[in-house]
Amino acid sequence: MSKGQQTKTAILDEAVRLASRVGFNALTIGQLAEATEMSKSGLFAHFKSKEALQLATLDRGREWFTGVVIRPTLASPRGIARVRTLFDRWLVWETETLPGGCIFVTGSIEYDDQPGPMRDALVRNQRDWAEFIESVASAAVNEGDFRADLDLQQFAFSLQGLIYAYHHGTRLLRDPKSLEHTHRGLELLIDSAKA
Amino acid sequence: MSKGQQTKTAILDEAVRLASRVGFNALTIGQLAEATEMSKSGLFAHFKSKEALQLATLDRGREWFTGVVIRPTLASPRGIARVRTLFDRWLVWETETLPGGCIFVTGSIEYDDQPGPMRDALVRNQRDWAEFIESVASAAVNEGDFRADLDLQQFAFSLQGLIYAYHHGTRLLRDPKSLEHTHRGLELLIDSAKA
DNA sequence: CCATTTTCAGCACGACCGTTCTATGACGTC
DNA sequence: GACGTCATAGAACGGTCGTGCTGAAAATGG
Repeated sequence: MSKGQQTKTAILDEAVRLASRVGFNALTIGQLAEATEMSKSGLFAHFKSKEALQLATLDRGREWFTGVVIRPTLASPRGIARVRTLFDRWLVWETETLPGGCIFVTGSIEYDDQPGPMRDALVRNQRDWAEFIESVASAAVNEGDFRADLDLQQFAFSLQGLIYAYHHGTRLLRDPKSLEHTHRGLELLIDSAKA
Repeated sequence: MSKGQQTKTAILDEAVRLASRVGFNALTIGQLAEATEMSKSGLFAHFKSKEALQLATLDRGREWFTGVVIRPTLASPRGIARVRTLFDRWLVWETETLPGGCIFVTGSIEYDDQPGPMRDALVRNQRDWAEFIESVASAAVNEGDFRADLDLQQFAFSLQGLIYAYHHGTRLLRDPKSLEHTHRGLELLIDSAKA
């Protein structure tokens, strides 16, 4: 990897951390330059615009997410076990990987009413994520763990709700019972999907 | 009501609408002045700081919320009916009242990692909201509609998840099935709480 | 109807924003 | 070892941010 790519990746890693705390718009080039101990113009040269930086940050976040959540999930045995792994890995992603929690939660709310490339990228991301959840649930159906007439989209929708509720409970309210509530919510969801 | 209070309220009404679309930080004094056809300094004189403006906007939003959600809910007969009314009124609040959806959803994510008066106010707000949900569920327990050993906090947590999932589904993904998924999610939640 | 307070616009400020231009040093290639 | 590409810094730009100061117009109350 060339020197340029190396520093660019280092910048983006820091950008992902920063964005998780303050969001993508408050992710300022000046602050990011300070955090990476670079000059504003030196950093800026790697991206030709702020929007490109934001998009690259989102993409770098996606790479992290793949490593922390997607791959471990796929390495888990199909069926209910994999559903549980998916959720457990997401909890790791939310609580241990980034200082400010899931950047997709943050970004989704930030751009849900603001048209543009960032919104488009987030929509693609979240659609992929929903489809991934559905595919994991679908495998559980094929394994006979979940009932055959399970509405996969409904399942993904409810699981996404749990994700948001956990973010809300831990990040904003700092409610120590959030984890317990989330797990009970997942069990209720799984029970309702069982064969 | 004095002239000052009158324009102040008009400013805040516009601020609530603006904040629902772009958030509380992107709620700029310049843009708000333009939207209300006032000068920046003239508008600013009503609030002594931007933070005071943000807090006042949040409070004005709370007033709207009380009128759209809280009061109609309390006017509904105790029990499951009131639980359904609570949710239906929230859907009205989310989809019809403001152009960018619930400002508490937006604000909660925006400030969940940023200490200060805004965060404190949002936490208070959301705790009150959670307690309100619990009180409505508690009434349903007393009416005999919900089982006596229902975990009220767990119920409020799950319902809050549905709220976020609906916001996510309609605002970001623009998924036309969101409403249906939300209703099915509510029914599942209600069924699991029944006596 | 006048005196006083309130309401608001105009202007200016320093800070920071994203962005551009220019210069300089490091690097890979022959 | 010279050369050209690449990586970065420095300075400066126009713009917008939040925030004060000043004065005029408007509302208020006796």
